[in-house]
Amino acid sequence: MKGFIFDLKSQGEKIKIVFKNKTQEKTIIKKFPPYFYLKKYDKAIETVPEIKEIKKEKKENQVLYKVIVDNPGSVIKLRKDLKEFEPIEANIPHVYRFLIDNNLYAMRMYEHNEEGVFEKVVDEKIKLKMASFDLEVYNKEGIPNAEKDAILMISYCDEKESRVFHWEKGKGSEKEMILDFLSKIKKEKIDVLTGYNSSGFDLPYLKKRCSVLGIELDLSKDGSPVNIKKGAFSTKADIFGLLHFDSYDGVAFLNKIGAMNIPKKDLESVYKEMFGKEKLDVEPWKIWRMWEEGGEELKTLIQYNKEDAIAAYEIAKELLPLYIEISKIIGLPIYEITRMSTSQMVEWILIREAIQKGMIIPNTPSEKEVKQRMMNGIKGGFVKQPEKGLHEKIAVCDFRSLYPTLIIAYNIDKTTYNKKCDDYNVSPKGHRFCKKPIGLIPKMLKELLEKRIEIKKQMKQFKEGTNDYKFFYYRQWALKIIANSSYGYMVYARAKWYSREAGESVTSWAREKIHETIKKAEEDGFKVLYTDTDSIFLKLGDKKTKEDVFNLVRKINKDLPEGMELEFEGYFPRGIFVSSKKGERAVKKKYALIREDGALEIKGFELVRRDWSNIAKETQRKVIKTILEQGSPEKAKEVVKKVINEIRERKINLKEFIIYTQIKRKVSSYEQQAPHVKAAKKLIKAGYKVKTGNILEYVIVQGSGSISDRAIPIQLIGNKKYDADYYINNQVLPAVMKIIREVGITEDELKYKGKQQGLNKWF
DNA sequence: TCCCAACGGGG
DNA sequence: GTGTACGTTGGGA
Repeated sequence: MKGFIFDLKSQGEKIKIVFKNKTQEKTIIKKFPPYFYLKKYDKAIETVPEIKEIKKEKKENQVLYKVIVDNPGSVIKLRKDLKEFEPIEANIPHVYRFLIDNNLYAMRMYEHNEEGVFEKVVDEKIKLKMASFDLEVYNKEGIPNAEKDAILMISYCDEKESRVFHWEKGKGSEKEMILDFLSKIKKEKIDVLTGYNSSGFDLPYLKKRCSVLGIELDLSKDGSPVNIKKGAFSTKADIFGLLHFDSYDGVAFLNKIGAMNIPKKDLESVYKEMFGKEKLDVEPWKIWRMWEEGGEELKTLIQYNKEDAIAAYEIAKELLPLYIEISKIIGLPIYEITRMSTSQMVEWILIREAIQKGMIIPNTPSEKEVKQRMMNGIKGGFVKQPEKGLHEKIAVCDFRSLYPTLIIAYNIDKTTYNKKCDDYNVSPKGHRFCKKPIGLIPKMLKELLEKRIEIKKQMKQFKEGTNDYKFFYYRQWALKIIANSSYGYMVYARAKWYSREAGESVTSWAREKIHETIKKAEEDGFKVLYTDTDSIFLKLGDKKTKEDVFNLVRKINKDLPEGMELEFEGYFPRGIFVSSKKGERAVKKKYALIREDGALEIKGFELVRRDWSNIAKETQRKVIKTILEQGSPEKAKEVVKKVINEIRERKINLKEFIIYTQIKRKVSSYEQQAPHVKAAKKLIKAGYKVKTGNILEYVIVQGSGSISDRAIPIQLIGNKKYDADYYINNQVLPAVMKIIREVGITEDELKYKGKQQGLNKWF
């Protein structure tokens, strides 16, 4: 049968594999006894009951003792019990070890022949059937409690249909609804189940409700339960043989690697950002009431539930192909990939590479070592203070994959650092790296980048937007993501092949290159506005043209080592830069640019937190847009003045002044009397219940006392008036001053109505 | 400047 | 899992 390894798990001495293709699926069991190594040996070890066999083996000219045991759990036990014999390679999960030792890659195509051997075959597109779901639950008391709060509705969406399972008081029941939903999932034979934050909420909640109601939540391929793992920062849910892919994880991942820039990652914002479409939004604290009220309210809730599943499905559809490609590169199942940082991805590639070379896999550092590494920071890229203010005619150039190309060009790696050799490079930091043999990370990078060039060539044979094009697009993207993570890996505190020397050499060479670039640009008569690590912003003025920039780029590229390249990134008619020096080193990246087609690129200004009022966020956005589109600080001034005036004259809806803050613990246990804490106390005094997790909505009102004293919950607002001065001075002005200070406008100019005359022109 | 608390997604 | 943990920001001291 031809297919791919979709999922696998460890069972004692065996590995259970789900092997499938478009139409068929089978479970394969392989014997693979767990093992690890000891550096030292003593006869007494032979009597340890968990040990089945001990074999001598040579690795890197060292004699090692391979200890084969009865099950994976014994490895954990023995690596502690036998600590004095120096265990190594004793923390590689059993299924990973199975794949790596057998040179098998999950998600790649194999022919599983009659002898039970996996033979490589030509790679093919993998198609998986996916469905999404979303729950709405009863939440009268704030954060819903799965022990008692029922699921009210479950939406389902796949390629062909979307629908909502629901019940009402006196019509159907929660139990029937869940059973209907589960039988739908079974019937459709889906491979991938998705949702939005379904790891953190929907799946754990569904599991709990099933156990409360006495329903078996049977979604896996082998009867094993949905496995919920609660972590300190996130909860993960997995199902054997059915891939659970949380589209929120995907979005968070893309944000982290900089492939997306969505500061607020709730479903509505993400959906709008990705597809440009609005979806219905319902404020969560209204859900229980809408359900109880029935009628039109209930209909709205059902529609919301339905749209959530559709949105989650569409997002997952965009991201899953990327994960499939990453999975093929790393060779581990998608499920594992979705939970990994890019550093961990790099590490698994290196482990494969090292094992093939017969190297010993270094142990992961101790927590003490990790802390030490973290405290000992590495100097990063060079940032030239921006010339603050508004500028016109800006050209931006950047080095293509600067860090990866440096790592290859100078063979920067832990394994090439300070070794004996005749031919080497010395970094500006003074560290020596041998030119040969090629290091682990440089080798990985070379292969990834070469592969990417080849894939991009193939991609260009197809029309953009076609399925063939997309297939290659995702593949080259996956290669790029991993290549770009190589520097991060070197300086990742938990890395097995961590190297401070390698890391600081990469950044020192990078600083050298950007300094050389600045020098050449200035020699050519360009004004350098700003540089950051690998990019340079040039002001063209009246004398320079785009053509001059192209010439400069060509000139610089002639002198760069092989593989390195400066590229023209874009032309921007206008931009605002803010210099915010933090200490001597770090400069926060804050700028806003407008492209020729009117698209805005904003970095570092975003006010996305819910503890800023709408009026502040909205005004800031308007100001940036006005300055960039019209190029006039005066126009921006008008915008702010108008808003301030409207606040003073109370022309703006109270809603715009609400500040949202979540109560994260018991109200009585707060030490600091922050505004939201005081507001919560007022609510309690008035007879309301305030539970952990509730989001408080409050407004700062006129009166005496501290800001906290004047934080009034929206429920108790009555006819109290918002404090115009507070919103002007502590919300709107701080938000907009970040920007317009740089174009020469002072706070006073905005704040006061000014002297008697001449003002009316603003209003 | 340092340190701590809050925040994130979901209802 | 061959387990136990993030990264950033704002405000107050």
